[in-house]
Amino acid sequence: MILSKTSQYAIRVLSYMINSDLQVFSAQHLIQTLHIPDKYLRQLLTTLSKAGFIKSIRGREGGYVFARNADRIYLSSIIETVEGMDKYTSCLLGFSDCNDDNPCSLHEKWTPIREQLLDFLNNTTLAEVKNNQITKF
Amino acid sequence: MILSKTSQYAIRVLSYMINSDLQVFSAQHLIQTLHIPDKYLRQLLTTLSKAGFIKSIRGREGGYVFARNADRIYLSSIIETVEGMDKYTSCLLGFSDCNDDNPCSLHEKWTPIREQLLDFLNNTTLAEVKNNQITKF
DNA sequence: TTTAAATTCTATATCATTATAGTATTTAAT
DNA sequence: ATTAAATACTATAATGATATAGAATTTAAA
Repeated sequence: MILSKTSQYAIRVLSYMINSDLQVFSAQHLIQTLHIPDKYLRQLLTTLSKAGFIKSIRGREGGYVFARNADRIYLSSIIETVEGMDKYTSCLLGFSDCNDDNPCSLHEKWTPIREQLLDFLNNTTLAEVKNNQITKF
Repeated sequence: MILSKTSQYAIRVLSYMINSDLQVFSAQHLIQTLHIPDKYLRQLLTTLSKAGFIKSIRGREGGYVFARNADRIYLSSIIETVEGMDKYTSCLLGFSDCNDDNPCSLHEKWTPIREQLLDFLNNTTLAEVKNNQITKF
Protein backbone atom coordinates (compact mmCIF):
# COMPACT_ATOMS: atom_id res chain seq x y z
CA MET A 1 0.00 0.00 0.00
CA ILE A 2 2.46 2.59 -1.15
CA LEU A 3 -0.64 4.36 -2.46
CA SER A 4 -3.04 5.80 0.10
CA LYS A 5 -6.22 3.81 0.60
CA THR A 6 -8.18 6.62 -1.01
CA SER A 7 -5.98 6.50 -4.12
CA GLN A 8 -6.47 2.74 -4.25
CA TYR A 9 -10.24 3.20 -4.04
CA ALA A 10 -10.22 5.85 -6.77
CA ILE A 11 -8.14 3.77 -9.18
CA ARG A 12 -10.17 0.64 -8.46
CA VAL A 13 -13.42 2.46 -9.23
CA LEU A 14 -12.22 3.97 -12.49
CA SER A 15 -10.44 0.78 -13.49
CA TYR A 16 -13.64 -1.18 -12.87
CA MET A 17 -15.68 1.30 -14.90
CA ILE A 18 -13.36 1.16 -17.91
CA ASN A 19 -13.35 -2.65 -17.80
CA SER A 20 -17.14 -2.94 -17.58
CA ASP A 21 -19.71 -2.86 -20.36
CA LEU A 22 -22.11 -0.70 -18.38
CA GLN A 23 -22.39 2.99 -19.17
CA VAL A 24 -23.85 4.43 -15.97
CA PHE A 25 -22.69 3.33 -12.52
CA SER A 26 -24.66 4.10 -9.38
CA ALA A 27 -22.81 4.61 -6.11
CA GLN A 28 -24.82 1.71 -4.70
CA HIS A 29 -23.61 -0.60 -7.46
CA LEU A 30 -19.97 0.41 -7.02
CA ILE A 31 -20.16 0.01 -3.23
CA GLN A 32 -21.51 -3.51 -3.50
CA THR A 33 -19.26 -4.60 -6.32
CA LEU A 34 -16.00 -3.19 -4.99
CA HIS A 35 -16.70 -3.56 -1.24
CA ILE A 36 -15.68 -0.04 -0.39
CA PRO A 37 -17.25 1.71 2.64
CA ASP A 38 -20.54 3.33 1.63
CA LYS A 39 -20.30 6.94 2.72
CA TYR A 40 -16.59 7.11 2.09
CA LEU A 41 -16.95 6.05 -1.51
CA ARG A 42 -19.84 8.47 -2.07
CA GLN A 43 -17.63 11.33 -0.95
CA LEU A 44 -14.83 10.10 -3.17
CA LEU A 45 -17.13 9.87 -6.18
CA THR A 46 -18.10 13.51 -5.65
CA THR A 47 -14.40 14.40 -5.52
CA LEU A 48 -13.70 12.50 -8.74
CA SER A 49 -16.68 14.19 -10.32
CA LYS A 50 -15.51 17.68 -9.33
CA ALA A 51 -12.06 16.84 -10.66
CA GLY A 52 -13.58 16.07 -14.05
CA PHE A 53 -12.80 12.38 -14.40
CA ILE A 54 -16.46 11.37 -14.18
CA LYS A 55 -19.68 13.31 -14.21
CA SER A 56 -22.73 12.71 -12.05
CA ILE A 57 -26.28 12.24 -13.19
CA ARG A 58 -28.49 13.28 -10.30
CA GLY A 59 -31.93 12.02 -9.40
CA ARG A 60 -33.68 8.76 -10.12
CA GLU A 61 -31.89 6.56 -12.68
CA GLY A 62 -28.80 8.61 -11.94
CA GLY A 63 -25.20 7.56 -11.36
CA TYR A 64 -21.79 8.32 -12.81
CA VAL A 65 -20.33 8.18 -16.32
CA PHE A 66 -16.88 9.03 -17.65
CA ALA A 67 -16.50 12.75 -18.25
CA ARG A 68 -13.58 12.32 -20.65
CA ASN A 69 -11.94 9.62 -22.65
CA ALA A 70 -9.99 7.06 -20.64
CA ASP A 71 -6.88 7.63 -22.74
CA ARG A 72 -6.72 11.11 -21.25
CA ILE A 73 -6.91 10.02 -17.60
CA TYR A 74 -3.46 9.37 -16.12
CA LEU A 75 -2.79 7.55 -12.86
CA SER A 76 -0.82 10.56 -11.61
CA SER A 77 -3.82 12.83 -12.23
CA ILE A 78 -6.04 10.61 -10.13
CA ILE A 79 -3.45 10.43 -7.34
CA GLU A 80 -2.83 14.17 -7.48
CA THR A 81 -6.56 14.73 -6.99
CA VAL A 82 -7.03 12.50 -3.98
CA GLU A 83 -3.76 12.64 -2.04
CA GLY A 84 -1.28 14.76 -4.00
CA MET A 85 1.85 13.59 -5.83
CA ASP A 86 4.46 15.19 -3.53
CA LYS A 87 5.09 11.96 -1.68
CA TYR A 88 6.18 10.32 -4.94
CA THR A 89 8.28 13.15 -6.35
CA SER A 90 10.11 14.21 -3.21
CA CYS A 91 13.34 13.09 -1.52
CA LEU A 92 13.19 9.63 0.02
CA LEU A 93 14.56 10.95 3.32
CA GLY A 94 12.26 13.99 3.31
CA PHE A 95 14.76 16.78 2.57
CA SER A 96 13.19 19.67 0.68
CA ASP A 97 16.55 20.79 -0.68
CA CYS A 98 17.85 17.46 -1.94
CA ASN A 99 19.15 17.48 -5.50
CA ASP A 100 22.01 16.29 -7.69
CA ASP A 101 24.32 19.04 -6.44
CA ASN A 102 23.50 18.65 -2.76
CA PRO A 103 22.20 15.10 -2.38
CA CYS A 104 21.11 13.10 0.62
CA SER A 105 22.83 9.79 1.27
CA LEU A 106 20.26 7.79 -0.72
CA HIS A 107 19.80 10.24 -3.60
CA GLU A 108 22.11 8.61 -6.10
CA LYS A 109 20.68 5.13 -5.75
CA TRP A 110 17.08 6.27 -5.36
CA THR A 111 16.86 8.66 -8.31
CA PRO A 112 16.71 6.05 -11.12
CA ILE A 113 14.00 4.12 -9.29
CA ARG A 114 11.96 7.25 -8.69
CA GLU A 115 12.29 8.06 -12.39
CA GLN A 116 10.75 4.71 -13.29
CA LEU A 117 8.00 5.09 -10.73
CA LEU A 118 7.11 8.56 -12.00
CA ASP A 119 7.29 7.41 -15.60
CA PHE A 120 4.77 4.71 -14.73
CA LEU A 121 2.38 7.04 -12.89
CA ASN A 122 2.72 9.95 -15.31
CA ASN A 123 2.34 7.97 -18.51
CA THR A 124 -0.08 5.16 -17.70
CA THR A 125 -3.65 5.95 -18.67
CA LEU A 126 -6.87 4.25 -17.67
CA ALA A 127 -7.20 3.08 -21.27
CA GLU A 128 -4.00 1.06 -20.87
CA VAL A 129 -5.46 -0.59 -17.80
CA LYS A 130 -8.35 -1.99 -19.79
CA ASN A 131 -7.93 -5.75 -20.01
CA ASN A 132 -10.65 -8.33 -20.43
CA GLN A 133 -8.77 -10.91 -18.40
CA ILE A 134 -8.86 -8.90 -15.19
CA THR A 135 -11.44 -10.13 -12.67
CA LYS A 136 -10.20 -8.35 -9.55
CA PHE A 137 -11.40 -4.79 -8.77
CA MET B 1 8.00 10.56 1.70
CA ILE B 2 7.16 7.11 0.45
CA LEU B 3 8.96 5.99 3.61
CA SER B 4 7.26 6.68 6.92
CA LYS B 5 8.72 9.56 8.89
CA THR B 6 10.00 7.08 11.45
CA SER B 7 11.86 5.11 8.78
CA GLN B 8 13.35 8.35 7.49
CA TYR B 9 14.52 9.22 11.00
CA ALA B 10 16.04 5.77 11.52
CA ILE B 11 17.94 5.80 8.23
CA ARG B 12 19.11 9.37 8.77
CA VAL B 13 20.50 8.52 12.21
CA LEU B 14 22.36 5.41 11.06
CA SER B 15 23.52 7.08 7.88
CA TYR B 16 24.87 9.99 9.92
CA MET B 17 26.64 7.63 12.30
CA ILE B 18 28.37 5.70 9.55
CA ASN B 19 29.47 8.91 7.88
CA SER B 20 30.87 10.43 11.06
CA ASP B 21 34.27 9.91 12.67
CA LEU B 22 32.83 9.73 16.17
CA GLN B 23 32.45 6.36 17.86
CA VAL B 24 29.81 7.04 20.51
CA PHE B 25 26.72 9.15 19.83
CA SER B 26 24.54 10.51 22.63
CA ALA B 27 20.84 10.99 22.02
CA GLN B 28 21.32 14.65 22.79
CA HIS B 29 23.96 15.00 20.09
CA LEU B 30 21.82 13.23 17.49
CA ILE B 31 18.76 15.31 18.37
CA GLN B 32 20.64 18.58 17.93
CA THR B 33 22.53 17.53 14.82
CA LEU B 34 19.64 15.95 12.94
CA HIS B 35 16.81 18.17 14.24
CA ILE B 36 14.57 15.25 15.12
CA PRO B 37 12.02 15.64 17.98
CA ASP B 38 13.69 14.85 21.31
CA LYS B 39 11.49 12.23 22.95
CA TYR B 40 10.51 10.65 19.68
CA LEU B 41 14.10 10.04 18.67
CA ARG B 42 14.95 8.65 22.10
CA GLN B 43 12.20 6.07 21.73
CA LEU B 44 13.40 5.24 18.24
CA LEU B 45 16.98 4.79 19.43
CA THR B 46 15.76 2.29 22.01
CA THR B 47 13.92 0.45 19.23
CA LEU B 48 17.01 0.39 17.02
CA SER B 49 19.01 -0.82 19.98
CA LYS B 50 16.61 -3.65 20.77
CA ALA B 51 16.65 -4.62 17.09
CA GLY B 52 20.41 -5.02 17.28
CA PHE B 53 21.59 -2.32 14.87
CA ILE B 54 23.15 -0.26 17.63
CA LYS B 55 23.85 -0.90 21.28
CA SER B 56 23.38 1.49 24.14
CA ILE B 57 25.91 2.47 26.76
CA ARG B 58 23.96 3.60 29.77
CA GLY B 59 24.92 6.15 32.40
CA ARG B 60 27.26 9.09 32.27
CA GLU B 61 29.47 9.23 29.16
CA GLY B 62 26.97 6.87 27.59
CA GLY B 63 25.40 6.89 24.16
CA TYR B 64 25.05 4.56 21.20
CA VAL B 65 27.54 2.66 19.06
CA PHE B 66 27.06 0.29 16.14
CA ALA B 67 26.25 -3.22 17.32
CA ARG B 68 27.30 -4.82 14.06
CA ASN B 69 29.21 -3.96 10.95
CA ALA B 70 27.51 -1.53 8.61
CA ASP B 71 27.92 -3.88 5.68
CA ARG B 72 25.47 -6.19 7.43
CA ILE B 73 22.75 -3.60 7.97
CA TYR B 74 20.29 -3.46 5.06
CA LEU B 75 17.79 -0.68 4.44
CA SER B 76 15.00 -3.25 4.37
CA SER B 77 16.01 -4.51 7.82
CA ILE B 78 15.76 -1.01 9.25
CA ILE B 79 12.40 -0.41 7.60
CA GLU B 80 11.11 -3.80 8.70
CA THR B 81 11.97 -2.90 12.28
CA VAL B 82 10.28 0.49 12.41
CA GLU B 83 7.26 0.21 10.10
CA GLY B 84 7.30 -3.21 8.45
CA MET B 85 8.00 -4.02 4.80
CA ASP B 86 4.47 -5.13 3.82
CA LYS B 87 3.64 -1.79 2.27
CA TYR B 88 6.53 -2.23 -0.18
CA THR B 89 6.04 -5.88 -1.05
CA SER B 90 2.25 -5.94 -1.40
CA CYS B 91 -0.15 -5.26 -4.26
CA LEU B 92 -0.34 -1.61 -5.31
CA LEU B 93 -4.13 -1.67 -5.11
CA GLY B 94 -4.15 -3.50 -1.77
CA PHE B 95 -5.38 -6.95 -2.84
CA SER B 96 -4.03 -9.72 -0.64
CA ASP B 97 -4.53 -12.33 -3.36
CA CYS B 98 -2.94 -10.51 -6.28
CA ASN B 99 -0.39 -12.53 -8.22
CA ASP B 100 0.73 -13.40 -11.75
CA ASP B 101 -2.11 -15.86 -12.21
CA ASN B 102 -4.85 -13.64 -10.81
CA PRO B 103 -3.56 -10.09 -11.20
CA CYS B 104 -5.10 -6.72 -10.43
CA SER B 105 -5.30 -4.20 -13.24
CA LEU B 106 -1.95 -2.61 -12.40
CA HIS B 107 -0.05 -5.82 -11.60
CA GLU B 108 1.71 -6.28 -14.91
CA LYS B 109 3.06 -2.76 -15.16
CA TRP B 110 3.80 -2.41 -11.46
CA THR B 111 5.69 -5.67 -10.91
CA PRO B 112 8.97 -4.69 -12.61
CA ILE B 113 9.08 -1.41 -10.72
CA ARG B 114 8.41 -3.13 -7.40
CA GLU B 115 11.22 -5.57 -8.21
CA GLN B 116 13.65 -2.68 -8.60
CA LEU B 117 12.42 -1.01 -5.46
CA LEU B 118 12.80 -4.21 -3.44
CA ASP B 119 16.19 -4.92 -4.97
CA PHE B 120 17.29 -1.48 -3.80
CA LEU B 121 15.92 -1.87 -0.26
CA ASN B 122 16.97 -5.50 0.18
CA ASN B 123 20.51 -5.14 -1.14
CA THR B 124 21.65 -1.68 -0.12
CA THR B 125 23.65 -1.66 3.10
CA LEU B 126 24.62 1.20 5.36
CA ALA B 127 28.20 0.68 4.28
CA GLU B 128 27.23 1.57 0.72
CA VAL B 129 25.68 4.76 1.97
CA LYS B 130 28.99 5.95 3.39
CA ASN B 131 30.19 8.86 1.27
CA ASN B 132 32.46 11.70 2.39
CA GLN B 133 30.77 14.17 0.08
CA ILE B 134 27.41 13.95 1.81
CA THR B 135 26.65 16.90 4.10
CA LYS B 136 22.90 16.44 4.56
CA PHE B 137 21.61 14.18 7.35
C1' DT C 1 28.97 8.88 48.44
C1' DT C 2 26.93 12.38 45.96
C1' DT C 3 25.96 14.34 41.71
C1' DA C 4 25.38 14.93 36.88
C1' DA C 5 24.71 12.99 32.49
C1' DA C 6 22.98 9.63 30.23
C1' DT C 7 19.31 5.80 28.67
C1' DT C 8 14.56 3.45 29.61
C1' DC C 9 9.81 3.10 30.53
C1' DT C 10 5.02 4.37 30.37
C1' DA C 11 1.35 7.47 29.78
C1' DT C 12 -0.88 11.00 27.25
C1' DA C 13 -1.65 14.52 23.42
C1' DT C 14 -1.86 15.92 18.61
C1' DC C 15 -2.63 15.29 13.81
C1' DA C 16 -4.02 13.40 9.33
C1' DT C 17 -6.42 9.72 7.21
C1' DT C 18 -10.19 6.85 7.02
C1' DA C 19 -14.92 5.81 8.24
C1' DT C 20 -19.71 6.82 9.68
C1' DA C 21 -24.19 9.41 10.15
C1' DG C 22 -27.93 12.37 9.07
C1' DT C 23 -30.06 15.74 6.27
C1' DA C 24 -30.86 18.19 1.96
C1' DT C 25 -31.38 18.21 -2.93
C1' DT C 26 -32.43 16.47 -7.52
C1' DT C 27 -35.11 13.97 -10.98
C1' DA C 28 -37.62 10.18 -13.40
C1' DA C 29 -41.43 7.16 -12.93
C1' DT C 30 -46.01 6.46 -11.36
C1' DA D 1 -48.48 15.96 -7.60
C1' DT D 2 -46.33 12.23 -5.17
C1' DT D 3 -43.02 9.02 -4.48
C1' DA D 4 -38.82 6.55 -4.84
C1' DA D 5 -34.14 6.39 -6.14
C1' DA D 6 -30.41 8.69 -6.71
C1' DT D 7 -26.34 12.36 -5.65
C1' DA D 8 -24.50 16.38 -2.48
C1' DC D 9 -23.37 18.49 1.73
C1' DT D 10 -21.75 18.86 6.45
C1' DA D 11 -20.68 17.26 10.89
C1' DT D 12 -18.67 13.88 13.85
C1' DA D 13 -16.18 9.43 15.22
C1' DA D 14 -12.45 6.06 15.02
C1' DT D 15 -7.83 4.80 13.92
C1' DG D 16 -2.88 4.87 13.37
C1' DA D 17 1.32 7.56 13.13
C1' DT D 18 3.77 11.14 15.18
C1' DA D 19 4.97 14.00 19.08
C1' DT D 20 5.36 15.32 24.00
C1' DA D 21 5.89 14.72 29.15
C1' DG D 22 7.52 13.02 33.45
C1' DA D 23 9.41 9.65 36.37
C1' DA D 24 12.68 5.72 36.88
C1' DT D 25 17.13 3.67 36.18
C1' DT D 26 22.07 3.38 35.26
C1' DT D 27 26.92 4.76 35.59
C1' DA D 28 31.17 7.57 35.58
C1' DA D 29 33.20 11.55 37.50
C1' DA D 30 33.93 14.63 41.23
